[in-house]
Parts: sequence; C-alpha cells; structure tokens
Amino acid sequence: MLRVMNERAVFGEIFRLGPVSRPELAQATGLSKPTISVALANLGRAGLVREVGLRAGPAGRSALLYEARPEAGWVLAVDIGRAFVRLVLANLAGTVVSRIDDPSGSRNPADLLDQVTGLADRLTAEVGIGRADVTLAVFGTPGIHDKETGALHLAPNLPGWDLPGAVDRFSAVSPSPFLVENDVDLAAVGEATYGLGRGVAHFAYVSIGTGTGMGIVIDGKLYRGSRGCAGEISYLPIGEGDPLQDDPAAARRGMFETVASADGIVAAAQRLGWAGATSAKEVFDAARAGEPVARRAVEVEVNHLAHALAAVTAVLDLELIVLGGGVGVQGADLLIGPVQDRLRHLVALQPPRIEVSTLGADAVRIGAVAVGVTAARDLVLDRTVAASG
Amino acid sequence: MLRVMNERAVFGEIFRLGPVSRPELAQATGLSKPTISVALANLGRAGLVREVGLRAGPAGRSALLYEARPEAGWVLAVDIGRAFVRLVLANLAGTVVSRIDDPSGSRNPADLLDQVTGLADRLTAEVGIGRADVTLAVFGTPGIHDKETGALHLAPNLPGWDLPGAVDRFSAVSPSPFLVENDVDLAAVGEATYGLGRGVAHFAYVSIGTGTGMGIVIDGKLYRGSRGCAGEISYLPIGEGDPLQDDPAAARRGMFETVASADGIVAAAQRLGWAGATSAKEVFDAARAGEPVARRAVEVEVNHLAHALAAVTAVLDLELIVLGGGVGVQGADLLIGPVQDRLRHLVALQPPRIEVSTLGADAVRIGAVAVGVTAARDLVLDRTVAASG
DNA sequence: GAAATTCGTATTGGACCTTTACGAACCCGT
DNA sequence: ACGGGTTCGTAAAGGTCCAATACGAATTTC
Repeated sequence: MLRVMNERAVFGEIFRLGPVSRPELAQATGLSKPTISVALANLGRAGLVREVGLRAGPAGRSALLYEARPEAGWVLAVDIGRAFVRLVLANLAGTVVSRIDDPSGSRNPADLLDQVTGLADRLTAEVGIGRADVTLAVFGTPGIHDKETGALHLAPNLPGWDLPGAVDRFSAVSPSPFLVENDVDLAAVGEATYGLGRGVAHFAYVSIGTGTGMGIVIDGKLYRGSRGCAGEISYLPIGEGDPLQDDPAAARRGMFETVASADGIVAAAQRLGWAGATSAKEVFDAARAGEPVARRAVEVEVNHLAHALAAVTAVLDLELIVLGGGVGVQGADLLIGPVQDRLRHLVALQPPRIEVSTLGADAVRIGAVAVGVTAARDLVLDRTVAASG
Repeated sequence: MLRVMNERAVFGEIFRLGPVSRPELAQATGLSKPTISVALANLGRAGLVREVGLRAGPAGRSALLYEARPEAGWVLAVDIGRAFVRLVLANLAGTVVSRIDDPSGSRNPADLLDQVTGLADRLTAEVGIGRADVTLAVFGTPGIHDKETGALHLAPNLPGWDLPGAVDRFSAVSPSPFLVENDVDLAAVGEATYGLGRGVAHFAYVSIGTGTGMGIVIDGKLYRGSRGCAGEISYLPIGEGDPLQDDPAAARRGMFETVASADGIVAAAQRLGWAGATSAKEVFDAARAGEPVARRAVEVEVNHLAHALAAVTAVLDLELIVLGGGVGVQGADLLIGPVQDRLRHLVALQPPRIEVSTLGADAVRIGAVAVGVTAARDLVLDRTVAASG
C-alpha cells in the first residue's frame, strides 16, 4: 500500500525524466536505492519498465538505465470533427504511432460508430495489436457531454446523439474504458501539454471557426464547469444590438458565435457592401490586399473578438490565450495585433498574451492523447497492482 | 513521517465530525484503533485535542469523546473596508470569540496600522491572550495584492498602499504569519464555507456596491487568476456605448462598474429625468413605490447585471451566484427575479441560481476566518511536529 | 446480578523502508 | 597492463510503524 505509492512515484519520474538510472531515481523521489531497486523489479516484472542501456559516466561503475516500456499501454484518440474523423494511436509515452484522417460520412450514431470502429481496426492492426489491446479510448466531440444521462447536448451536427445513453455506444469501438470530452476542451489540453501552454498555470484555447468555443485549463487541469458548459463563449452577450430583438435562431446559437464565427464575418462584409462575399478566408485575403470593405469587416471582427477576450480577461485573468480554429488561424496575422491593442483599451488590467495555435488540425487529437496517456498510466498501474495483490 | 500524515488525518476528522470517539475515528480514517490511540495521545500531549465526555451508547462500554481544543490556535481576521475597519478573533474551531467595528480613520499605512494594532490589542485582551498569541492574521483589503512586490494595486481608497513592500507592514500588527487577500475574494470564501455556497463545487460571489467585484471559488478553492485579478468584473465590456469614446476616467474605473455600481444607478435615474436622485437606496425605494423613472432606472441596472452574469455564465458555467454588496443586498428583491428572467433569454445554457448573501457586512471577516482557520490548523500541527521531531 | 456488548490497550507479527557496508564494475593515469 | 579512485548495485541489519488479535474494563439490559 505504501509500496504502491512508491511504485507510482517511480513510474511517474521515469516518464518525466526519460531513460534514467537508479541513483537518479533515488535522488528524484527521495527514496533509498534499495527501495528503487525493488520498485523497478516489480515494474519490470509487470512489463511496464525495461532496461535500456548504460550511462557513460566520467568515472566509476556504469549505471543501468531504465525507461518506461511505451508498448505497455495504448491510447486511441478520436476527433469527431465537422468534415473529418481523425484518429491516432499513441503509446504510453505519448508517441503517436499511427494516424488516419477519414472524411465524415453519415453522422448518425450507428454509421459513425461503424466508421470509427473500422478505422480503429486499421490503426491498431498497423502496430500489430487489436482493438481489445487499447488501454483507453478518448473521444473528442462537439457539444456537451452530460455525464448523468449520457447524452450529447448542443451538437446540432451530430443528429441522434442527444438521446440519453448515446455516448455509451462508444463502448462498441473498444472494450476498454473510454472518455468523452468536448473537442475544444481537448484542444486546450493539447496546447497546454504539447503546445504553447506548456508551463502556463492558467490558460485558455479560444477557437473561432464555423463555431466558437473556449477550453479552459486552470492549475494545469481542464475546467469543465458545473455542467460541462464552461467556456461556451458562443453565448457571450457580445454582438450587434439586443439579442431579444434578433431572431430566435441567432439567440439559440449564441450572440457571440452569430457575429464572430466564419458566417458572422461573411455577414459583416455583406452588410458593409460586399454582397458577393462567400467565405471568411476570402474576406481575409481581400483585407490583406487592401480592399476597404474587407478591412472594415475585419475591424468588426477584431472588435467583437476583443470584447469577448476582455470579458474572459476580466473574469479569469489569464496569462496566455491561444487562438485556434479555422478563422483564428487563417486570420491570425490580421487579428492578433489589433485585438491586443483593442484589449488594452478595454481593460485596465494587464491583458494576456495572445498567440496562434501551433498544433493546427491535430490539436484535438493531441489533447485527447494527453488526456488519455495520463489516465492510461494510472490504468496500467492499477492493473499491475490488482494482478500482484 | 507516515505518523505525521496519520495525525493530520485524525486532526482533520476531529474538526469535521466534532466530538468523536476512537472507534468512530478509526472508521472514518480507515486506521486501526491502536493507531488512533497513539495519534490521539500525541495530539493531546501537544495540546491540540482534549477529552470532552462520554458517548451514551445503547449498550456496552461508553466511549471517550475527543474534540479539538479550540484554544490551540487563534485567527485574527481584519476587514479593511471603506467606512469601517472590522476585526474578529476566532479560535481554531472557527468560532468567533470577539469582534470590533471601528470607523475608518486616516487611511495612510502608518495611521491605519496603528488603528488596527490597537484594535487587535483590545480584541486579544478580551480573551486573555496577547497579539503575539495569534496563530495567523488574515487581512481583507480592496484591490489586488501583488505578491511579488508587496504592493496593493487598484485600491484608490488606500493611498500609499500601492508602493512596493507596503503590505509587509502588516507584520507590525502581530508577529505571526499573515495573509492578504482581496476583500471580495474573502467574502466568496466566506459564503462558500459558512453561507449559501456550502457544498457547491464551483461558485461565485458577486458584489455590487460603491464598486463591483467578484470572488470565484473553483473546486472549493479560491481562484485568483495569474496575477490575482480574476473576477475583476468592473472591467467587463458591458455598458453604454463604446468605452473608447467615453471619458478616460470611466475607462480606468471599468465599464461595468461605471454603469452598474451605486453611482451608475443614480446616474441612470438622473439621465432618465430624475435630476434630484442622490443614492441607489433612494432609487430602489422609489421603484418599490411605483415611480416610473425609478423603475426604468432599475430596469437599466437589471439589464447590465444580466449581461455581466451572462458573460460569467458563458465562461464559468456556475451552479450558484451569490449576490452581495450594498446595492446587491438592498436591491435584491427588485433585481434577482428580473435578472434571472433576462439571463434565460441571453444564454441558452442553464443559468446559475442567484441568491442574496446571508452574511451581510460580516462576509469578508467570515471569509477571512475560513481562510485563516484552514491555514492555522496546518500551522499548529507543523509546530507540533517541529517540537516533537 | 449475570449476560451481552462495546470500548481501550497490550502484545505480537509483519510489511516496508533506511542505513550501513561491501563486492562489482568502470575510468584514468602511470 | 595494472592499481587507485569512483560509482553502482545489493545484501544484511536495524528500526519504525501499522494491523490483527486478544483480553481486561466499563456499561447496559434483562
């Protein structure tokens, strides 16, 4: 029982430090060398750790190096996106060993699950394992996962998934345990673990694309809110006029999302006189070329985004906001500077740094891997304990 | 070292369960009866725990009951408010044993410290101890405590306190360690511990008075943000028109505070035609009497508050918001219902419950006690360990 | 007043960790 | 090539602390 604690500590340090010798582990954990030896023996017997070479020291006997056996566990990460279903398979070290991007087909539960299951089969076969060998699966979806009922709310693009128990059907993909998280939340964890948010205590990932969303990481941990709806910035009361007077469809979608998403930018351009505007990318390109109407449309977007981030800053006082999503990434050069300037005028507080996401379309998957690897390490250790005790 | 962990656990359970027997502690902590006995013996020798009577059981030998000795530690809580300096002295059980409210005198550091020191002397003398016997002092102040420099920012009512090292002077009040926290943050902790927020995981206390502010409790812990500015809703971009076009004084004070604080309500009433309006209370009273202009002014306030809480809801997804501050409490009957209605229209998400603070002017002090007691319990245990080891 | 029940503690045994010590392995200089 | 110095790994011993068991003590109920 105390032994288990120590094994956990040793296992964690091995991941943190990479190939590492016994004396180093003793130093890092504060445990004695013999204790490290027995923990290592147990972990080795369980197949979680292996010898990996010798340290070439300056003098004295060479130390044996140990590392975690990456194949001791597998994480299947699935990003159920708008246009693509994206999967990766990662080992316990968090290394992605294979990936597939497949265009989204039918999105009703049965078809989608068939598609994902087939892709998972291909992915696992590539490394010579089966779906059953997956330690943990993590699914990133739009909308809010209601853990009570197992329904997926606020995800109009996934018909049929808002019924009670719908997400329980993910168990068909693999017999292992699985987690379901909001896609933007996972992207935030991805940025926090492998991206620009490394080492930042409190941080948010703001996604502007066909929709809007925000993932919040507080004290290095994902913050979901009391019902999983934290960071639903679509509903920020920021936009044109009074939402009560607007059409109810816009109110349901959310004020901020209506004006600030890709649609909103196009609508702004049209309202400002460019009737033929069709996409946000087109508006950004025209603005870069100096087109006055497009530049005004971008100004409108800057204003909305700055107001939203001002609200976020006033509430959360973050150190860093990473901007992602289609609009956020493509328009970053036109948005970030002006938004930052505007922000400084809006709040007298020191505003957060704003940077563009570096993970791109992989953000959700990478976040799912980050979430999954942490949980999977615990799972394999638990299995070990259960087997030996 | 393992023993210390167990003593901590036992000590914590004693506080949680009140007078409690050894078998009950064994059950609660999962430790064996002999282990409980030795832990209790150590805690008793250190003066932290005492016997308090016998359990009247239905059959069998009566169990000795133990309780924490409340006098094992003292917490001095100081609320440096706008009009009053409010102190309480509480014991380790969190019981307030004496209190003083004193009108604020000169607010420069030297005078204020003299005043607080004198009051602390009187307060401690009442229970027969001295200032030096205080285990921990907690100071609640307006503004933001910069832990790096020791300055107090954003507190225009405390001249001279924004210099580096200013808050270090609190050490003059008592030789014990001390904490400095934002007053609204402490009120939030107070509500979370002794008020309406008991048992609520994520929750906020929104204060509307001469100023505006919010304290955020996430996972039962105060959330300060990366620079201590979390919850500074004064700077929410919610108000009349574009703040860039407003006067810079209002921008510095914050958009939301300018329109939503007591001043803002009076200004709204004046703008709507009641030139002689002088106080928010007057406006609320007139609105209750059916005065049309006053009712419109209250409607304006409702609208602003609802927008602010909509932003907070979209970001944090709270279960409960407790409304406090002079305006919040006095106007609660006129505000809460309409704000809740308005909120439901503004965000499609399930809005938080909104309730009035029950702690009143004591909220800050009570919060300071809550914060202090938790820390003081650790302090007395640390002292015990240091003495015995 | 005796049986039943519960409490408290003494004793025993065991798990586990650290300290100490020593042999093994490796580097370097001569 | 060989020996001193150094570092590594493990064996043995010692100590701490906890749980289990058992038994005496105290209290209630019949």
